[in-house]
Amino acid sequence: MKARSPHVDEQHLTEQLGATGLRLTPQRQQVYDVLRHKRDHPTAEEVFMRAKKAMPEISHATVYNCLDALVKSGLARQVTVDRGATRYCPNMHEHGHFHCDSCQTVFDVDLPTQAMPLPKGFEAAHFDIAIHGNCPDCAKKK
Amino acid sequence: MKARSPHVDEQHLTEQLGATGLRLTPQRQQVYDVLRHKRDHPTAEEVFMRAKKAMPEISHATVYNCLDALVKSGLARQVTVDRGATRYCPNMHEHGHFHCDSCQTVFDVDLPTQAMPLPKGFEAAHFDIAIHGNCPDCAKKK
DNA sequence: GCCAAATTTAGAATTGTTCTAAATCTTGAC
DNA sequence: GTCAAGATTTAGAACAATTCTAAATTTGGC
Repeated sequence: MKARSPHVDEQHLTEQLGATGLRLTPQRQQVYDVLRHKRDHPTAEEVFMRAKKAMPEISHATVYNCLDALVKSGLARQVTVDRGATRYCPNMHEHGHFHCDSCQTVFDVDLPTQAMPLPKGFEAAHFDIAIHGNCPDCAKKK
Repeated sequence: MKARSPHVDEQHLTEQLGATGLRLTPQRQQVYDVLRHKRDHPTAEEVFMRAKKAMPEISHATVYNCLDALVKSGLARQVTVDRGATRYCPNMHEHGHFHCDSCQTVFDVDLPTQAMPLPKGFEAAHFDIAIHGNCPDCAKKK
């Protein structure tokens, strides 16, 4: 079991951002911490509000900038489960998102994206899989 | 080879909408025709502009209303390939969307959604699969 | 320490979508 | 056919999510 310091993987962040020509800044670290801390697929607005608690000066545009920086450098994923605000997720393992239509929760689910057969010539860089339905709890209640 | 009248499947539209408690109106038919006519996954704004050509009086809100009506009654799908405007598609066969990062085109691709293994208890109603990468043409050019 | 480049900030602007209230159209009951 | 109830459309306002802008600040290399 690994202990985690409040600022996880500082070096890892620097490397990943650096490889994309970006710097690690306190704001980017803060936004990343927010994503890591509560993995409930928050919207940019939610990230903004959470980051503001630890860093009251942070601005709206910066949160978007930081999220984009994290996504570009492979530290977070941008998830769209439905119309409305985009959500973010620090789980870089290939996975899909199950969206419960009843309680609105978003769950990470493993999926065999390796096995996805594409027509000849298509080169897939990234899968974005959203599944809608009922989660076990809500399915039971019906 | 089936000949198609300009207004396809009028009866089918009436039935599908009717089953959801909705009526077939000229506007809904027009919006559906737009979707059927050019299957390039237009945004609501694009649908609006195309529908306006045949029906200059049609309003913005009506296009959204019609698109929602079509989606609710299973005549069209709402597709999100990335941040930005939602796109629409009249192909109701289970399929995924391949988004070319280079030329921005969206392709329909068949995918074995039947075979998607979900954790126990989850009940999937609908899959929304967006794949990002390069299409055959753009892949060749690199 | 100084400079150039990157980043952050507040707020305005833009874009995409939904809401509102009034007018119009349908449908079914008579 | 006529009428009332309900659904739909319309224009435009309102709202929400995101991007842009220009000035100030920070950072890293020399």
